[in-house]
Amino acid sequence: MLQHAVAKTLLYRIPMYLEYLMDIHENEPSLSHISSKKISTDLELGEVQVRKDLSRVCDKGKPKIGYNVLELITHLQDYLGCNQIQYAIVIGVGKLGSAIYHYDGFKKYGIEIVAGYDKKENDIPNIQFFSKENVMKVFQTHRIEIGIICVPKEEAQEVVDVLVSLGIKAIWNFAPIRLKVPKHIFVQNENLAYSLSIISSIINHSQ
Amino acid sequence: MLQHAVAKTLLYRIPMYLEYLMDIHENEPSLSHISSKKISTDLELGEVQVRKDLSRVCDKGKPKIGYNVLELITHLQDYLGCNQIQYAIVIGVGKLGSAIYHYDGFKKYGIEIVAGYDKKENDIPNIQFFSKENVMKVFQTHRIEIGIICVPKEEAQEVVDVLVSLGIKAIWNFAPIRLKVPKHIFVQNENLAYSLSIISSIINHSQ
DNA sequence: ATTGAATCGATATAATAATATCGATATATT
DNA sequence: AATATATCGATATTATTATATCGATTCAAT
Repeated sequence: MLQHAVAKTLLYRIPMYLEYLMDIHENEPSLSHISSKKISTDLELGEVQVRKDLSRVCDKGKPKIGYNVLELITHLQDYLGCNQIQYAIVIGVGKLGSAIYHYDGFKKYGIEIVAGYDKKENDIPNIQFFSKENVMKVFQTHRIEIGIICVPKEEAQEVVDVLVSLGIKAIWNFAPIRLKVPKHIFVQNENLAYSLSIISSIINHSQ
Repeated sequence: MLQHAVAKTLLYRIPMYLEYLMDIHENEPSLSHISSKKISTDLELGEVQVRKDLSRVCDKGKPKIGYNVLELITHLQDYLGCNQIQYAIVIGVGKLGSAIYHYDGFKKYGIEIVAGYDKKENDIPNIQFFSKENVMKVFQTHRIEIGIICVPKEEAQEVVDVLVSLGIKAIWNFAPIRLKVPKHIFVQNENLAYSLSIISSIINHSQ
């Protein structure tokens, strides 16, 4: 996994701040500045934590005034790299892959899914047959950095090997399996069954 | 949110251990016992952490031998409550909701999705029109504990209010919005755009 | 039986993350 | 101009989580 000096937990809150502030900007445009107190109340975080987090991305808070909403949005976007477009491809366009492929919430974060591949024939437009040759073509026209794996777990490693050989930087893995990749490639596992089972066990343990 | 004395981070590793051990059991049935060393190597965790985690769910490790695979699986399943079936419903059966609704990986964890609702007409079988009256019916025949929210963010709060009024215990929220619920209801937010943006920013920061 | 190796559990230490405290500063009010 | 108040940033403290160390236990080999 790539090393990054950024606190992991902070990284998970950044998109939350950004989404929240964009909402504020849209729905309460009169509010040009915002205090850490208000943010912390609305997002149910500690007030100090909010200030500390924001100080990592932006040092423009003023006493008695708070933070400039638009400035904050810009800094958060810069931090996340929303302005440099990053290209992704989806492998496996079954139900879940198709949902990801068509999801339009990624653009806001500067991420564009430029191609989808599958081994099976299907009726989704613009989906190509998965083969190294076909995937290579899109690598030649776009700087693909993220591969999104939505194939069954039996096929996942094989697909990932192809992407690695083509120079992928990061993998977003929905297959419930631990992928083997070189150390410099970042893998984020997203196992929906895990998430739901955690919810379920929390209900169990609270009874 | 409900309090639960369980370490949060441990809870996130439990399904991982379980999945891993079930794989071992299936593919290497000759391996009746397993050491913390092997588990930690395969799952890329600390050896001590594995022992500590496992000691929370099972105290049957033997020096020189390791843990009995089947015993461990049983304990992990008990811990997660896989054996008591919990019922869930999905609200919003667009692309993502439909993927969740049809996903068959939940059964293994004792979770069964028994109904799906939407406001729009659609061609997915067994999906009902979302209204308090219709949802109430399923609450009368099943002990529904988990509501899975896959509607657009504008409709999410309204849907959740209905579920809360019917006595839901937990919400798995895919809508990119912070839901307002009574304190005793557990909400797990699952924002796919956040996840992808985090991956993207990790790539950014490592360059 | 004795010794050695593997592995466990428990305790101690270190690393990370969250929260509390407090002086400093910018505006509003008198 | 002086004072009060909101709010910030920095530093200190506490809580949580992960890792290292070490004695104890179990089996295998001599």
